[in-house]
Amino acid sequence: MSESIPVTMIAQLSDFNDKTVTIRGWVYNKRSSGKIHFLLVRDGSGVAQCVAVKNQVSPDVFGMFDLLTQESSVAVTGKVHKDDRAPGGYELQIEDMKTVHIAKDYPITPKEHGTEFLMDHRHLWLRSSRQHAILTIRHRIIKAVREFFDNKGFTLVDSPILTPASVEGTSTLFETEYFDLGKAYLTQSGQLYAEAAAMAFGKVYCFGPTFRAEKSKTRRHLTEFWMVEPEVAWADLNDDMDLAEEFIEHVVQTVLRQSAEELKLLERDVTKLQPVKRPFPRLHYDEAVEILKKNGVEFQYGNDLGGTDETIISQQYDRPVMVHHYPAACKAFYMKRDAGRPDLTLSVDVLAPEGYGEIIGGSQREDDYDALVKRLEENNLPRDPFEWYLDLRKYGSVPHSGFGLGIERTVTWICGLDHVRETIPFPRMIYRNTP
RNA sequence: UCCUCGGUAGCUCAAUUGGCAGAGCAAUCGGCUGUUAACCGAUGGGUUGCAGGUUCGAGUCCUGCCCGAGGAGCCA
Repeated sequence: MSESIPVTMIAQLSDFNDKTVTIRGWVYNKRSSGKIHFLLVRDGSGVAQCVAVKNQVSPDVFGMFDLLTQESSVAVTGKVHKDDRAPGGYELQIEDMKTVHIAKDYPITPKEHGTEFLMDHRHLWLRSSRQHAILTIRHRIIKAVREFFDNKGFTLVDSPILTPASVEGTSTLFETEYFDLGKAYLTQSGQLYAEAAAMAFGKVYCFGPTFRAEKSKTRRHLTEFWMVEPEVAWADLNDDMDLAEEFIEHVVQTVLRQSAEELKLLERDVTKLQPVKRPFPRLHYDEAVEILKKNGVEFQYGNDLGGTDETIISQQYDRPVMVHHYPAACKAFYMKRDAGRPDLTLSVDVLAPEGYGEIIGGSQREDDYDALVKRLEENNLPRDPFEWYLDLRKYGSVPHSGFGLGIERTVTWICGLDHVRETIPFPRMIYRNTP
């Protein structure tokens, strides 16, 4: 490879038509008709077909083809040639080739595999086109999330991962020893800290991993997942819902614009995403219960909505639906009660369409000191670890609201997947913490 | 934690009423000048999840255990 030959990523090949370039990557697949070899090389930016015709390249280079195995690493030099028969539209006519490493018996073949096998080889599975597309969309979603809040004057104030106590008092937490200070727990939400930050900055968000030690075993659960949690001072429940719908619209429409290629590879029906625009329907809990009853569900008023209940409600609409004013009995202690209906909270869940379920949970927070003390007692929560949280209601308490959006569930919905496990590079689930 | 289903070659699966464990892909070797999960021919490849039991004979039936998948509850 002469120094004058440019090294390029496969995605940029079209800029080099009829020019000689070098690409570096991994063997995705190869085919041969004896005197003409086809080598598919991927480099993370795309896949390029490289062609070698006998008698047009040196015997050394032509013979190298036989040694190449799936996922061997190579540097290929050749002339870029526009050809509709090539995947991607451009192919490389091989002039020179260097093998960097020969892979032996790569386990993931271009044929079918089962979930367990693929999960055991997650570190290699990431190389396949489908996983590449999903994780690319995840990246775009996260970028759109940050962009949305950054452009609206929010400040990123991240919350601690090691915490002294439960945020909601209900979930089971991962526990660890913390030097001489006793037990510490992996956070299940950054919200309480975000509330403190909102009193300092006005509008904040935190974005990080959260942990749930519950033994949930469904396609919607991970034990470690990422959550973005905005918190806004002076915002009431309606402001919170306004923010949530604008936020989701921005994320979905941005991904539609930027990731058309990946969505196509995933065979996602984008006509299901295109209608995701404001305003979203808003349903009072009472109305949601009416819908369930009309659909023949024997629903006990006062209960939380179950997975199938959410599906029935979300299927009534072509965009996410916001269900608000859930009963206090099924919601967290920090949520403010409705003044006229103290059995209900100023809460909202956003349900994704097509039965993808809850992607956002939010609320207006209890801002009255005495009411919050009472809530802690009602929930049998220790007061000591929450003393700082109560301080926020002692020194200039204001109405404030926020919500949390689960990144993996959002990726699952936007990509149209049937399981969250493919939406995070290395999923952590009840029966898996490897690789 | 509970309910349901599953575990056979490296991978995906088949095996009739309990009767010689098989196929495709992958691997190896050979053929093919435009392939698209290329194709054609040949070869090698097995502790049927583990431990017991019934039987002349168990992948198949029985008991226990292990592992996995889906769902419920709970949640994002």
